[in-house]
Amino acid sequence: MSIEKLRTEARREQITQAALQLIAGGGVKGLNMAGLARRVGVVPSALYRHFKNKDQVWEAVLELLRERLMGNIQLVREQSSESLDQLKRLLALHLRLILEYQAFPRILFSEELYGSHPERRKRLNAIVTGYLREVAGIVREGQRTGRVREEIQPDTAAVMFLGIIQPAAVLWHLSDGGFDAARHVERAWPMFCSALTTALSSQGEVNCNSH
Amino acid sequence: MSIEKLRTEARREQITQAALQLIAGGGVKGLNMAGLARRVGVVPSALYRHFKNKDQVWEAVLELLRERLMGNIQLVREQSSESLDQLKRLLALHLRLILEYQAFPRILFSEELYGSHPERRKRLNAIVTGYLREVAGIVREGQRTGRVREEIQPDTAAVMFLGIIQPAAVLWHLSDGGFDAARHVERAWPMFCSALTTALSSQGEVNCNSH
DNA sequence: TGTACATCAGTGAACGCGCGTTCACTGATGTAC
DNA sequence: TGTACATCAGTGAACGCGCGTTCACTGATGTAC
Repeated sequence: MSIEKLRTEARREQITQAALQLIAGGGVKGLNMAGLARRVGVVPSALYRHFKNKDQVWEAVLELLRERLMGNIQLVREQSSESLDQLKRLLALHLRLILEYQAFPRILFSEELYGSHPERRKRLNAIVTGYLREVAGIVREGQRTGRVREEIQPDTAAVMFLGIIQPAAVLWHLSDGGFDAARHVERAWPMFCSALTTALSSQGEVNCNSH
Repeated sequence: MSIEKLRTEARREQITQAALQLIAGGGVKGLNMAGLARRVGVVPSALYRHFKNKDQVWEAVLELLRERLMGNIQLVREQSSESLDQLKRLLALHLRLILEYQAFPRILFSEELYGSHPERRKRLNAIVTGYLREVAGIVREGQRTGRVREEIQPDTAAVMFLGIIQPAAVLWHLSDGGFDAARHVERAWPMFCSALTTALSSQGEVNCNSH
C-alpha cells in the first residue's frame, strides 16, 4: 500500500480533523492513536512524525475549539451592533457549532480529559473563561446602551447563557439525539432575554421573540 | 493481614461509597478495581464476591445517584407547598448534593460512561429525564396556582433550571474550585425566578429575592 | 533534461504498562449436634 | 458448653487485552549538479 506523503502542516490538519471525528463518534476515550491512524490512512507510528505524543494531538484539538468559539464572538460582533441581537445570534451559532462538531461538548463536559492533567485543565479553563468574558462583555455593553437592566450581573448572565445550551447538549447526547436541542434553545431564548430586560418598568423597545 | 469479613450487603454499600469517593477524586476514569479494592482495604479479586463486574459497580453508583436526586424532590415537596419556593429550595439542595458528592456532576457530564454502552446511556437518560419531569411538574403546579406565567413551557423551564447549576459545576471543576458556584446560584436564582413570573403585568405577590 | 543524493514521511515489529477478570486456595464465622 | 462441619468472604498469582510509544528501516520526493 503506497500512501501519499504529505507535508507535516497538511498532515497535522488532517489528523486534527480526524481526531474531532473520532471524539464525535466515541467521546473523549474514542480518541486513540490506532483509530486515529486508521482514519487518516496511515500506520500508528506515523502519527509521531507530526505530533510528539497524544497530548500534542489534544493541544491541537483544543486550539481549534478555542478558535471556533472566539470566531463566533467576532462573527456576531460584525453581524450586529445591538447586544441582545448579538446574544441571540451567538446562541444560534453556538448551537450550530455543537451540532457540526459534536466533539466540542464532549470535550467540555467530560473531565476525563483534565482529571489528572493540571496543564490541560488550565488550558480548557482559559478557553471557557475567555469565552464567558466575551459574553459578559456583550451583556455589559447592553447595560451601557440601556437594553439590559442595570441590576444584572454580567458574568452571572454569561454563565446562564452557557446554561441554556449546555444541558441541552448533554440531554441530546444522553437521549441519542432524541432530545430536540434546537427547539429548547428557541424556547429558552425568550425566557432568558426577558430576564435580562424586563424590569418593573418594562421598556417596550426590546424584542425578545424567538424570531 | 487479617481483614474483617463483612456480609455482602454491608460490603456492597461500603464499596459503593468508596467508588463515589474515587470518582470524586479522579473522575469517571478514576474508578478502577485496584484502587477501589485498596480503598476498601481488600484485594481486587475480593470485589468480585460482591459485584459480578465493574459494570455492576456502576449500576450501584447510578442507583444511588437516582435515589439522592429523587430524595431531594420529595424533600422540597415536604418542606414547602409553594412552587417557586420549592424550586428555590431544590436549587440549594442540588448544589449541596454536588458539593457533597462531587462524583455526581462528574458522572452526569462525562459521557465516557455511556459512550460505548447503550444500556448505561439509557439508564442515565432515564434518571435525568425523571428528575426533569419532576421539576417540570413543579413548574406546572406553579402555573395552576397562578405563580408562574402561562406562556412558560414547563419542560423548557426545567432544562433551564438544570442550566443554572450544570455550567456552574463544570466551571467549578475546571477552575479547581476557584469558581464560586454558590454565589452564581444565589445570583442566578432571581433572574430565573423573574423570568418565570414577571409578565407585562407584574403581580407583586411573588418574591424572587435571593433570600 | 538526466543522474546522484539528502531529506523525511511512512512502515512494521516489538515493548511495557495499566487494568479488568479468573481460579484454585485459605481460613474465619456461625450453626448443628 | 464443647466439637465437627459447612459456608463463603478474602487471598495471591496469573491471564489477556488495549493502547501509547520506540526504533531501526524503507522508499518516495525534491533539489543540486
